[in-house]
Amino acid sequence: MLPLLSDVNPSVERMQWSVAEYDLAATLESGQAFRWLPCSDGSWAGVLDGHWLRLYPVADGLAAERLGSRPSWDSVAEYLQIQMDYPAVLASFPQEPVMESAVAACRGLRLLRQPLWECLAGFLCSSNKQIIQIRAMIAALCRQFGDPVRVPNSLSVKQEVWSFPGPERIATATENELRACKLGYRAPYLREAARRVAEGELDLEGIRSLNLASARERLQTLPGVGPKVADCVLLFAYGFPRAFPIDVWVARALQELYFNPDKPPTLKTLTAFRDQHFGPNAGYAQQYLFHYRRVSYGK
DNA sequence: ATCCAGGATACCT
DNA sequence: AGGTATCATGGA
Repeated sequence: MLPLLSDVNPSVERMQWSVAEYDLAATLESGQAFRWLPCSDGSWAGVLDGHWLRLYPVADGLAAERLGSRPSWDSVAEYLQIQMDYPAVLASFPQEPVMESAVAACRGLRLLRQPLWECLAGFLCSSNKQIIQIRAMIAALCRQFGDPVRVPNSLSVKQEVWSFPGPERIATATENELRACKLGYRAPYLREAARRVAEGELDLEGIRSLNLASARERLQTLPGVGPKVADCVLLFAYGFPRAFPIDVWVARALQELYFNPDKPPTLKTLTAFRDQHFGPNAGYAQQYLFHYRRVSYGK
């Protein structure tokens, strides 16, 4: 039986959402996701659920284009967190000059809700790396182990696109193959983490129902996953609103804005402060501090 | 060349 | 418990 023409050559479908205060560029560039590529027309091209997707900022919100019927528009809206109550999150921040300045500097910055494994693997590779290098590592992993993703025939610049490889695929890669993707000492960590997820030793979906402390504990049983990486996954993929990764930039921001700028506080001090100061949406506040420190007076 | 990067780990006091 | 060397790679 011949396949339907629409399956062989699916057409581009478009959807639009009305949403206020959504800075798509800041959101996709702010170091929470590593796979979005900027296009010359201001849109962003990427892959969701194994399928090509393009995102546009438009006058009163966001628009998206897909090829055929996937990814589902529901999954796109979930990924972008279009329905979340953004003003309520900002209102929950501490009423203080620091957070007011941070929000003023990057209003419209949002948190995504990413697929679990992709987010975990990405941040497992992120340790002691610059964002630009993390992007390169992830791109190499997808090119080596992902499946080819169909893109519209109409694309002027034919770009090759691959899906993000699942844990089953990463687990069967050799350590040297992973090192060839510039993972360095992270290669055996990622391979072992993939194996444990693929074989069901760690149930990523099951972590959704845990409280924050238990979820941290479970993720940190994986090699290469410590407190910072775990909180990135818990915030950017699971959506735990109080997860609050402290990396070098956030530590710098906390020190300069809340502590003695000349004497670095211990990580324990920063952790205690984080847990009592930023309220029910501390993770969101963290993303503002991170971006604020990087764009306004960082290097 | 030297320092550092969305850190984690093993190994020390 | 709390500091420190080390890890692989490449940007600034």
